[in-house]
Amino acid sequence: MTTTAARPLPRGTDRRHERRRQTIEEIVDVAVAVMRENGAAGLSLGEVARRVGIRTPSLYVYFASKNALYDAVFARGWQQLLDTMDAARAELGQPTDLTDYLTTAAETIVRWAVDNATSAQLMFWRPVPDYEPAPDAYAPAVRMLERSRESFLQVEAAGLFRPGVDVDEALRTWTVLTSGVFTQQMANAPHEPFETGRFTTAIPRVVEMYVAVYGRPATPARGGRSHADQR
Amino acid sequence: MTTTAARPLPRGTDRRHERRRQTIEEIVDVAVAVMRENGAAGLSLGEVARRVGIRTPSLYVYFASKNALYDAVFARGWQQLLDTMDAARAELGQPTDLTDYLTTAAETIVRWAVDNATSAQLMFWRPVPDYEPAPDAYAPAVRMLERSRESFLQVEAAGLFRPGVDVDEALRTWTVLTSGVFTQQMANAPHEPFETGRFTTAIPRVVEMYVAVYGRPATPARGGRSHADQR
DNA sequence: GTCTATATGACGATAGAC
DNA sequence: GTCTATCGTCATATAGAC
Repeated sequence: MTTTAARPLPRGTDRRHERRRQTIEEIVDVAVAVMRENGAAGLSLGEVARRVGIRTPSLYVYFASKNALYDAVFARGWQQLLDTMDAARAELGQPTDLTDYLTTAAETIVRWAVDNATSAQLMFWRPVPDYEPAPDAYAPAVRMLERSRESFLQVEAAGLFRPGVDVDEALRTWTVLTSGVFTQQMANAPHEPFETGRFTTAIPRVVEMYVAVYGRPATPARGGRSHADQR
Repeated sequence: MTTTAARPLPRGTDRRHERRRQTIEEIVDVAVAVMRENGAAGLSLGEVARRVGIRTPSLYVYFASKNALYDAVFARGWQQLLDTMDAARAELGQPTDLTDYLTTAAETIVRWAVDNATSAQLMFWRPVPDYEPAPDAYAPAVRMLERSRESFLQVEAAGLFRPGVDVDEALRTWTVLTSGVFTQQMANAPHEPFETGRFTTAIPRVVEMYVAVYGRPATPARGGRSHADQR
Protein backbone atom coordinates (compact mmCIF):
# COMPACT_ATOMS: atom_id res chain seq x y z
CA MET A 1 0.00 0.00 0.00
CA THR A 2 2.63 2.50 -1.07
CA THR A 3 1.45 3.98 -4.34
CA THR A 4 -1.92 5.57 -4.83
CA ALA A 5 -1.70 6.64 -8.47
CA ALA A 6 -4.01 4.95 -10.94
CA ARG A 7 -2.46 2.70 -13.51
CA PRO A 8 -1.74 4.45 -16.79
CA LEU A 9 -3.82 3.21 -19.66
CA PRO A 10 -2.06 0.72 -21.90
CA ARG A 11 -2.08 1.68 -25.53
CA GLY A 12 -4.44 -0.28 -27.72
CA THR A 13 -7.56 -0.05 -29.74
CA ASP A 14 -10.77 1.63 -28.62
CA ARG A 15 -12.26 -1.80 -28.13
CA ARG A 16 -9.60 -2.67 -25.63
CA HIS A 17 -10.05 0.69 -23.97
CA GLU A 18 -13.77 0.09 -23.64
CA ARG A 19 -13.29 -3.40 -22.29
CA ARG A 20 -10.88 -2.10 -19.71
CA ARG A 21 -13.30 0.59 -18.64
CA GLN A 22 -16.04 -1.97 -18.11
CA THR A 23 -13.75 -4.16 -16.03
CA ILE A 24 -12.84 -1.19 -13.83
CA GLU A 25 -16.51 -0.40 -13.35
CA GLU A 26 -17.19 -3.98 -12.33
CA ILE A 27 -14.34 -3.98 -9.84
CA VAL A 28 -15.61 -0.78 -8.24
CA ASP A 29 -19.11 -2.22 -8.06
CA VAL A 30 -17.82 -5.31 -6.32
CA ALA A 31 -15.66 -3.25 -4.00
CA VAL A 32 -18.70 -1.28 -2.84
CA ALA A 33 -20.56 -4.54 -2.26
CA VAL A 34 -17.72 -5.89 -0.14
CA MET A 35 -17.56 -2.64 1.84
CA ARG A 36 -21.29 -2.83 2.41
CA GLU A 37 -20.92 -6.24 4.02
CA ASN A 38 -17.70 -5.74 5.94
CA GLY A 39 -17.68 -2.02 6.60
CA ALA A 40 -15.76 0.62 4.70
CA ALA A 41 -12.52 -0.35 6.40
CA GLY A 42 -13.18 -4.04 5.76
CA LEU A 43 -12.44 -3.90 2.06
CA SER A 44 -10.30 -6.88 1.05
CA LEU A 45 -8.65 -7.15 -2.34
CA GLY A 46 -8.70 -10.92 -2.12
CA GLU A 47 -12.43 -10.91 -1.61
CA VAL A 48 -12.92 -8.49 -4.48
CA ALA A 49 -10.83 -10.61 -6.82
CA ARG A 50 -12.68 -13.75 -5.77
CA ARG A 51 -16.05 -12.24 -6.66
CA VAL A 52 -14.88 -10.73 -9.92
CA GLY A 53 -13.52 -14.12 -10.89
CA ILE A 54 -9.84 -13.26 -11.16
CA ARG A 55 -6.80 -13.66 -8.92
CA THR A 56 -5.68 -10.97 -6.59
CA PRO A 57 -2.57 -9.96 -8.56
CA SER A 58 -4.70 -9.26 -11.61
CA LEU A 59 -6.39 -6.42 -9.76
CA TYR A 60 -3.11 -4.56 -9.91
CA VAL A 61 -3.49 -4.31 -13.66
CA TYR A 62 -6.35 -1.87 -13.03
CA PHE A 63 -5.55 -0.30 -9.68
CA ALA A 64 -2.11 0.52 -8.44
CA SER A 65 -3.02 -0.06 -4.80
CA LYS A 66 -5.85 -0.55 -2.40
CA ASN A 67 -6.02 3.19 -1.81
CA ALA A 68 -6.43 3.75 -5.53
CA LEU A 69 -9.51 1.54 -5.35
CA TYR A 70 -10.80 3.59 -2.43
CA ASP A 71 -10.19 6.68 -4.54
CA ALA A 72 -12.33 5.24 -7.31
CA VAL A 73 -15.19 4.54 -4.89
CA PHE A 74 -14.84 7.98 -3.33
CA ALA A 75 -14.75 9.85 -6.65
CA ARG A 76 -17.60 7.88 -8.19
CA GLY A 77 -19.74 8.50 -5.13
CA TRP A 78 -19.33 12.25 -5.32
CA GLN A 79 -19.89 12.22 -9.05
CA GLN A 80 -23.12 10.25 -8.63
CA LEU A 81 -24.32 12.55 -5.87
CA LEU A 82 -23.46 15.56 -7.99
CA ASP A 83 -25.39 14.14 -10.94
CA THR A 84 -28.34 13.34 -8.70
CA MET A 85 -28.41 16.85 -7.31
CA ASP A 86 -28.11 18.37 -10.77
CA ALA A 87 -31.06 16.31 -11.96
CA ALA A 88 -33.14 17.38 -8.97
CA ARG A 89 -32.27 21.03 -9.49
CA ALA A 90 -33.07 20.80 -13.19
CA GLU A 91 -36.49 19.42 -12.35
CA LEU A 92 -37.12 22.16 -9.83
CA GLY A 93 -36.10 24.97 -12.11
CA GLN A 94 -35.50 28.42 -10.74
CA PRO A 95 -36.00 28.64 -6.97
CA THR A 96 -39.20 30.42 -6.05
CA ASP A 97 -39.99 29.10 -2.59
CA LEU A 98 -37.19 28.58 -0.09
CA THR A 99 -38.91 25.85 1.90
CA ASP A 100 -39.77 23.80 -1.17
CA TYR A 101 -36.32 24.30 -2.60
CA LEU A 102 -34.44 23.26 0.52
CA THR A 103 -36.76 20.37 1.29
CA THR A 104 -36.12 18.91 -2.12
CA ALA A 105 -32.40 19.50 -1.77
CA ALA A 106 -32.22 17.85 1.65
CA GLU A 107 -34.38 14.93 0.61
CA THR A 108 -32.30 14.35 -2.49
CA ILE A 109 -28.96 14.35 -0.74
CA VAL A 110 -30.03 12.38 2.34
CA ARG A 111 -31.93 9.86 0.26
CA TRP A 112 -28.91 9.24 -1.89
CA ALA A 113 -26.71 8.92 1.19
CA VAL A 114 -29.05 6.45 2.88
CA ASP A 115 -29.45 4.45 -0.29
CA ASN A 116 -25.69 4.43 -0.82
CA ALA A 117 -24.68 4.27 2.82
CA THR A 118 -21.38 2.53 2.20
CA SER A 119 -20.03 5.08 -0.24
CA ALA A 120 -21.53 7.87 1.86
CA GLN A 121 -19.65 6.79 4.95
CA LEU A 122 -16.39 6.89 3.03
CA MET A 123 -17.34 10.32 1.66
CA PHE A 124 -18.76 12.00 4.76
CA TRP A 125 -16.86 10.32 7.57
CA ARG A 126 -13.23 9.25 7.78
CA PRO A 127 -13.51 5.63 8.76
CA VAL A 128 -10.51 4.16 6.98
CA PRO A 129 -7.08 4.46 8.61
CA ASP A 130 -4.30 5.49 6.24
CA TYR A 131 -6.72 6.47 3.54
CA GLU A 132 -6.77 10.07 2.46
CA PRO A 133 -8.40 10.83 -0.89
CA ALA A 134 -5.93 11.76 -3.61
CA PRO A 135 -6.43 15.18 -5.25
CA ASP A 136 -7.87 13.58 -8.38
CA ALA A 137 -10.44 11.75 -6.30
CA TYR A 138 -11.32 14.97 -4.52
CA ALA A 139 -12.17 16.84 -7.70
CA PRO A 140 -15.83 15.76 -7.92
CA ALA A 141 -16.34 16.67 -4.25
CA VAL A 142 -14.99 20.13 -4.93
CA ARG A 143 -17.25 20.49 -7.95
CA MET A 144 -20.19 19.45 -5.78
CA LEU A 145 -19.44 22.20 -3.26
CA GLU A 146 -19.02 24.78 -5.99
CA ARG A 147 -22.32 23.78 -7.55
CA SER A 148 -24.05 24.08 -4.19
CA ARG A 149 -22.59 27.52 -3.74
CA GLU A 150 -23.85 28.62 -7.15
CA SER A 151 -27.24 27.27 -6.23
CA PHE A 152 -27.29 29.26 -3.00
CA LEU A 153 -26.25 32.37 -4.90
CA GLN A 154 -29.27 31.87 -7.15
CA VAL A 155 -31.45 31.59 -4.08
CA GLU A 156 -30.03 34.86 -2.85
CA ALA A 157 -30.50 36.51 -6.22
CA ALA A 158 -34.12 35.38 -6.16
CA GLY A 159 -34.52 37.27 -2.90
CA LEU A 160 -35.43 34.22 -0.87
CA PHE A 161 -32.77 34.79 1.79
CA ARG A 162 -32.99 37.35 4.51
CA PRO A 163 -31.24 40.51 3.32
CA GLY A 164 -27.60 40.63 4.31
CA VAL A 165 -27.14 36.88 4.63
CA ASP A 166 -23.58 35.60 4.29
CA VAL A 167 -24.00 32.96 1.61
CA ASP A 168 -20.92 30.99 2.60
CA GLU A 169 -21.99 30.89 6.21
CA ALA A 170 -25.49 29.89 5.16
CA LEU A 171 -24.06 27.07 3.08
CA ARG A 172 -21.88 25.86 5.93
CA THR A 173 -24.82 25.80 8.30
CA TRP A 174 -26.83 23.94 5.70
CA THR A 175 -24.21 21.20 5.45
CA VAL A 176 -24.38 20.81 9.23
CA LEU A 177 -28.08 20.03 8.97
CA THR A 178 -27.88 17.53 6.14
CA SER A 179 -24.87 15.73 7.56
CA GLY A 180 -26.53 15.66 10.98
CA VAL A 181 -29.62 13.95 9.62
CA PHE A 182 -27.56 11.45 7.66
CA THR A 183 -25.18 10.73 10.53
CA GLN A 184 -27.91 10.14 13.10
CA GLN A 185 -29.88 7.93 10.76
CA MET A 186 -26.84 5.87 9.79
CA ALA A 187 -25.37 5.53 13.25
CA ASN A 188 -28.57 4.79 15.14
CA ALA A 189 -30.95 3.11 12.71
CA PRO A 190 -29.03 2.19 9.56
CA HIS A 191 -31.62 -0.32 8.36
CA GLU A 192 -34.59 2.02 8.33
CA PRO A 193 -35.47 3.07 4.79
CA PHE A 194 -35.50 6.71 3.85
CA GLU A 195 -39.28 7.01 3.83
CA THR A 196 -39.78 5.92 7.42
CA GLY A 197 -36.44 6.72 9.03
CA ARG A 198 -36.78 8.31 12.43
CA PHE A 199 -34.34 11.02 11.42
CA THR A 200 -34.95 11.30 7.68
CA THR A 201 -38.59 12.07 8.42
CA ALA A 202 -37.41 15.04 10.47
CA ILE A 203 -36.20 16.81 7.35
CA PRO A 204 -39.25 19.12 7.16
CA ARG A 205 -38.64 20.19 10.73
CA VAL A 206 -34.99 20.85 10.00
CA VAL A 207 -35.84 22.90 6.93
CA GLU A 208 -38.36 24.83 8.98
CA MET A 209 -35.62 25.75 11.42
CA TYR A 210 -33.30 26.84 8.66
CA VAL A 211 -35.88 28.98 6.93
CA ALA A 212 -36.81 30.64 10.20
CA VAL A 213 -33.31 32.07 10.50
CA TYR A 214 -32.03 32.40 6.94
CA GLY A 215 -35.25 32.91 5.02
CA ARG A 216 -36.72 36.25 4.09
CA PRO A 217 -39.26 37.11 6.77
CA ALA A 218 -42.78 36.67 5.46
CA THR A 219 -44.56 39.95 4.92
CA PRO A 220 -47.24 39.64 7.57
CA ALA A 221 -50.62 38.86 6.09
CA ARG A 222 -53.75 40.49 7.46
CA GLY A 223 -53.88 39.42 11.08
CA GLY A 224 -50.13 39.48 11.56
CA ARG A 225 -49.54 35.72 11.63
CA SER A 226 -45.90 34.91 12.00
CA HIS A 227 -44.16 31.82 10.68
CA ALA A 228 -44.48 30.52 14.21
CA ASP A 229 -48.07 29.67 13.42
CA GLN A 230 -47.20 27.50 10.45
CA ARG A 231 -47.29 24.29 12.45
CA MET B 1 -12.82 -12.45 17.82
CA THR B 2 -15.65 -14.67 18.96
CA THR B 3 -16.48 -13.74 22.54
CA THR B 4 -17.26 -10.24 23.65
CA ALA B 5 -17.96 -10.80 27.35
CA ALA B 6 -15.61 -9.19 29.83
CA ARG B 7 -13.45 -11.44 31.88
CA PRO B 8 -14.95 -12.20 35.30
CA LEU B 9 -13.01 -10.77 38.18
CA PRO B 10 -10.75 -13.25 39.89
CA ARG B 11 -11.29 -13.50 43.60
CA GLY B 12 -8.60 -11.98 45.72
CA THR B 13 -7.86 -9.20 48.13
CA ASP B 14 -8.96 -5.63 47.59
CA ARG B 15 -5.37 -4.79 46.78
CA ARG B 16 -5.37 -7.23 43.88
CA HIS B 17 -8.71 -5.90 42.79
CA GLU B 18 -7.40 -2.35 42.80
CA ARG B 19 -4.26 -3.29 40.93
CA ARG B 20 -6.34 -5.03 38.31
CA ARG B 21 -8.56 -2.00 37.92
CA GLN B 22 -5.56 0.24 37.34
CA THR B 23 -4.16 -2.11 34.72
CA ILE B 24 -7.47 -2.12 32.88
CA GLU B 25 -7.55 1.67 32.95
CA GLU B 26 -4.05 1.81 31.51
CA ILE B 27 -4.92 -0.61 28.73
CA VAL B 28 -7.96 1.44 27.76
CA ASP B 29 -5.87 4.61 27.78
CA VAL B 30 -3.34 3.04 25.46
CA ALA B 31 -6.07 1.64 23.22
CA VAL B 32 -7.49 5.12 22.73
CA ALA B 33 -4.02 6.41 21.91
CA VAL B 34 -3.53 3.71 19.29
CA MET B 35 -6.94 4.43 17.80
CA ARG B 36 -6.09 8.11 17.64
CA GLU B 37 -3.02 7.36 15.55
CA ASN B 38 -4.35 4.58 13.35
CA GLY B 39 -8.05 5.30 13.20
CA ALA B 40 -10.77 3.64 15.22
CA ALA B 41 -10.68 0.54 13.03
CA GLY B 42 -6.89 0.44 13.22
CA LEU B 43 -6.74 -0.76 16.81
CA SER B 44 -4.20 -3.56 17.14
CA LEU B 45 -3.87 -5.69 20.23
CA GLY B 46 -0.22 -6.30 19.45
CA GLU B 47 0.47 -2.57 19.40
CA VAL B 48 -1.45 -2.06 22.63
CA ALA B 49 0.47 -4.82 24.38
CA ARG B 50 3.77 -3.46 23.12
CA ARG B 51 3.09 -0.04 24.59
CA VAL B 52 1.76 -1.36 27.86
CA GLY B 53 4.88 -3.46 28.18
CA ILE B 54 3.33 -6.91 28.16
CA ARG B 55 2.81 -9.63 25.57
CA THR B 56 -0.33 -9.88 23.55
CA PRO B 57 -1.73 -12.99 25.27
CA SER B 58 -1.59 -11.21 28.64
CA LEU B 59 -4.21 -8.77 27.38
CA TYR B 60 -6.66 -11.64 27.40
CA VAL B 61 -6.40 -11.76 31.18
CA TYR B 62 -8.22 -8.43 31.22
CA PHE B 63 -10.28 -8.45 28.05
CA ALA B 64 -11.92 -11.50 26.53
CA SER B 65 -11.57 -10.22 22.99
CA LYS B 66 -10.78 -7.23 20.88
CA ASN B 67 -14.44 -6.27 20.84
CA ALA B 68 -14.49 -6.30 24.63
CA LEU B 69 -11.75 -3.68 24.51
CA TYR B 70 -13.82 -1.62 22.09
CA ASP B 71 -16.69 -1.98 24.54
CA ALA B 72 -14.56 -0.55 27.31
CA VAL B 73 -13.60 2.46 25.19
CA PHE B 74 -17.21 2.95 24.13
CA ALA B 75 -18.64 2.70 27.64
CA ARG B 76 -16.00 4.91 29.23
CA GLY B 77 -16.54 7.55 26.58
CA TRP B 78 -20.26 7.75 27.24
CA GLN B 79 -19.69 7.76 30.99
CA GLN B 80 -17.24 10.63 30.68
CA LEU B 81 -19.57 12.59 28.45
CA LEU B 82 -22.43 11.94 30.85
CA ASP B 83 -20.35 13.19 33.78
CA THR B 84 -19.30 16.25 31.82
CA MET B 85 -22.88 17.08 30.93
CA ASP B 86 -24.03 16.57 34.52
CA ALA B 87 -21.36 18.95 35.74
CA ALA B 88 -22.37 21.56 33.19
CA ARG B 89 -26.04 21.24 34.09
CA ALA B 90 -25.26 21.47 37.78
CA GLU B 91 -23.42 24.71 37.16
CA LEU B 92 -26.28 26.10 35.10
CA GLY B 93 -28.97 25.27 37.62
CA GLN B 94 -32.60 25.44 36.64
CA PRO B 95 -33.16 26.46 33.04
CA THR B 96 -34.46 30.00 32.73
CA ASP B 97 -33.42 31.02 29.22
CA LEU B 98 -33.67 28.51 26.38
CA THR B 99 -30.93 30.02 24.24
CA ASP B 100 -28.44 30.15 27.10
CA TYR B 101 -29.35 26.66 28.18
CA LEU B 102 -29.01 25.06 24.76
CA THR B 103 -25.87 26.98 23.88
CA THR B 104 -24.16 25.66 26.98
CA ALA B 105 -25.42 22.15 26.28
CA ALA B 106 -24.23 22.18 22.68
CA GLU B 107 -20.88 23.69 23.55
CA THR B 108 -20.32 21.14 26.29
CA ILE B 109 -21.09 18.11 24.18
CA VAL B 110 -19.34 19.27 21.03
CA ARG B 111 -16.29 20.46 22.95
CA TRP B 112 -15.98 17.09 24.62
CA ALA B 113 -16.41 15.31 21.29
CA VAL B 114 -13.78 17.43 19.55
CA ASP B 115 -11.37 17.06 22.46
CA ASN B 116 -11.96 13.30 22.51
CA ALA B 117 -12.39 12.80 18.80
CA THR B 118 -11.26 9.19 18.75
CA SER B 119 -13.72 7.95 21.35
CA ALA B 120 -16.39 10.19 19.88
CA GLN B 121 -16.07 8.63 16.45
CA LEU B 122 -16.60 5.19 17.94
CA MET B 123 -19.58 6.51 19.90
CA PHE B 124 -21.31 8.62 17.24
CA TRP B 125 -20.35 6.87 14.03
CA ARG B 126 -20.03 3.18 13.18
CA PRO B 127 -16.55 3.04 11.77
CA VAL B 128 -15.52 -0.45 12.89
CA PRO B 129 -16.69 -3.49 10.91
CA ASP B 130 -17.98 -6.34 13.04
CA TYR B 131 -18.13 -4.21 16.14
CA GLU B 132 -21.50 -3.70 17.74
CA PRO B 133 -21.53 -2.47 21.34
CA ALA B 134 -22.57 -5.13 23.83
CA PRO B 135 -25.61 -4.28 25.99
CA ASP B 136 -23.39 -3.63 29.01
CA ALA B 137 -21.36 -1.14 27.05
CA TYR B 138 -24.54 0.54 25.87
CA ALA B 139 -25.79 1.21 29.37
CA PRO B 140 -24.02 4.56 29.86
CA ALA B 141 -25.25 5.73 26.47
CA VAL B 142 -28.80 4.89 27.46
CA ARG B 143 -28.36 6.72 30.74
CA MET B 144 -27.10 9.72 28.84
CA LEU B 145 -30.18 9.77 26.63
CA GLU B 146 -32.49 9.40 29.64
CA ARG B 147 -30.75 12.25 31.41
CA SER B 148 -31.09 14.44 28.34
CA ARG B 149 -34.77 13.62 28.20
CA GLU B 150 -35.24 14.57 31.85
CA SER B 151 -33.44 17.79 31.14
CA PHE B 152 -35.73 18.58 28.22
CA LEU B 153 -38.75 17.81 30.40
CA GLN B 154 -37.47 20.37 32.89
CA VAL B 155 -37.16 22.87 30.06
CA GLU B 156 -40.75 22.17 29.12
CA ALA B 157 -41.91 22.44 32.72
CA ALA B 158 -40.20 25.80 32.92
CA GLY B 159 -42.35 26.92 29.99
CA LEU B 160 -39.41 27.58 27.68
CA PHE B 161 -40.74 25.43 24.85
CA ARG B 162 -43.50 26.41 22.53
CA PRO B 163 -46.77 25.02 23.91
CA GLY B 164 -47.61 21.59 22.55
CA VAL B 165 -44.08 20.61 21.70
CA ASP B 166 -43.40 16.89 21.47
CA VAL B 167 -40.44 16.52 23.80
CA ASP B 168 -39.15 13.34 22.22
CA GLU B 169 -39.26 14.84 18.78
CA ALA B 170 -37.58 17.97 20.08
CA LEU B 171 -34.83 15.85 21.59
CA ARG B 172 -34.34 13.90 18.38
CA THR B 173 -34.03 17.07 16.37
CA TRP B 174 -31.57 18.40 18.91
CA THR B 175 -29.31 15.38 18.49
CA VAL B 176 -29.35 15.98 14.73
CA LEU B 177 -27.92 19.45 15.30
CA THR B 178 -25.17 18.47 17.72
CA SER B 179 -24.10 15.44 15.74
CA GLY B 180 -24.13 17.53 12.57
CA VAL B 181 -21.77 20.10 14.02
CA PHE B 182 -19.46 17.43 15.36
CA THR B 183 -19.49 15.39 12.17
CA GLN B 184 -18.75 18.29 9.89
CA GLN B 185 -15.96 19.56 12.12
CA MET B 186 -14.36 16.13 12.43
CA ALA B 187 -14.70 15.10 8.80
CA ASN B 188 -13.62 18.37 7.22
CA ALA B 189 -11.31 20.10 9.66
CA PRO B 190 -10.37 17.67 12.41
CA HIS B 191 -7.33 19.63 13.56
CA GLU B 192 -9.10 22.90 14.24
CA PRO B 193 -9.57 23.45 17.97
CA PHE B 194 -13.02 23.93 19.39
CA GLU B 195 -12.65 27.68 19.88
CA THR B 196 -11.90 28.47 16.27
CA GLY B 197 -13.44 25.56 14.39
CA ARG B 198 -15.32 26.59 11.30
CA PHE B 199 -18.30 24.49 12.39
CA THR B 200 -18.04 24.65 16.17
CA THR B 201 -18.24 28.42 15.97
CA ALA B 202 -21.58 28.00 14.19
CA ILE B 203 -23.18 26.69 17.37
CA PRO B 204 -24.89 30.01 18.21
CA ARG B 205 -26.44 30.04 14.77
CA VAL B 206 -27.63 26.47 15.17
CA VAL B 207 -29.15 27.22 18.56
CA GLU B 208 -30.84 30.26 17.08
CA MET B 209 -32.49 28.04 14.49
CA TYR B 210 -33.63 25.58 17.08
CA VAL B 211 -35.09 28.22 19.38
CA ALA B 212 -36.92 29.81 16.47
CA VAL B 213 -38.96 26.64 15.97
CA TYR B 214 -39.09 24.99 19.37
CA GLY B 215 -38.82 27.96 21.69
CA ARG B 216 -41.76 29.80 23.19
CA PRO B 217 -42.48 32.74 20.93
CA ALA B 218 -41.42 35.98 22.54
CA THR B 219 -44.40 37.97 23.70
CA PRO B 220 -44.23 40.81 21.20
CA ALA B 221 -42.90 43.96 22.78
CA ARG B 222 -44.43 47.29 21.89
CA GLY B 223 -44.06 47.59 18.15
CA GLY B 224 -44.71 43.94 17.35
CA ARG B 225 -41.16 42.80 16.68
CA SER B 226 -40.96 39.14 15.85
CA HIS B 227 -38.07 36.84 16.69
CA ALA B 228 -36.96 37.34 13.14
CA ASP B 229 -35.55 40.68 14.17
CA GLN B 230 -33.32 39.25 16.84
CA ARG B 231 -30.27 39.17 14.60
C1' DG C 1 -3.76 -9.60 -19.25
C1' DT C 2 -3.99 -13.40 -16.54
C1' DC C 3 -1.95 -16.70 -14.21
C1' DT C 4 1.11 -19.42 -10.43
C1' DA C 5 4.10 -18.87 -6.91
C1' DT C 6 5.84 -16.47 -3.37
C1' DA C 7 7.75 -12.74 -0.34
C1' DT C 8 6.61 -10.72 3.76
C1' DG C 9 4.16 -9.76 7.43
C1' DA C 10 0.40 -8.68 10.28
C1' DC C 11 -3.48 -10.16 12.89
C1' DG C 12 -6.55 -12.41 16.73
C1' DA C 13 -6.66 -16.04 19.62
C1' DT C 14 -5.30 -20.40 22.28
C1' DA C 15 -2.41 -23.97 24.86
C1' DG C 16 0.33 -24.83 28.38
C1' DA C 17 4.80 -24.06 31.15
C1' DC C 18 6.34 -21.32 35.01
C1' DG D 1 -0.60 -13.26 35.77
C1' DT D 2 2.89 -13.52 32.65
C1' DC D 3 5.33 -15.80 29.58
C1' DT D 4 6.88 -18.71 25.06
C1' DA D 5 5.32 -20.97 21.28
C1' DT D 6 2.24 -21.59 17.91
C1' DC D 7 -2.01 -22.08 15.18
C1' DG D 8 -4.65 -20.56 11.45
C1' DT D 9 -5.93 -17.04 8.63
C1' DC D 10 -5.64 -13.31 6.08
C1' DA D 11 -3.60 -9.39 3.99
C1' DT D 12 -0.98 -6.36 0.29
C1' DA D 13 2.15 -6.60 -3.07
C1' DT D 14 5.71 -8.39 -6.50
C1' DA D 15 8.27 -11.61 -9.92
C1' DG D 16 8.06 -13.97 -13.78
C1' DA D 17 5.98 -17.79 -16.89
C1' DC D 18 2.47 -18.21 -20.40
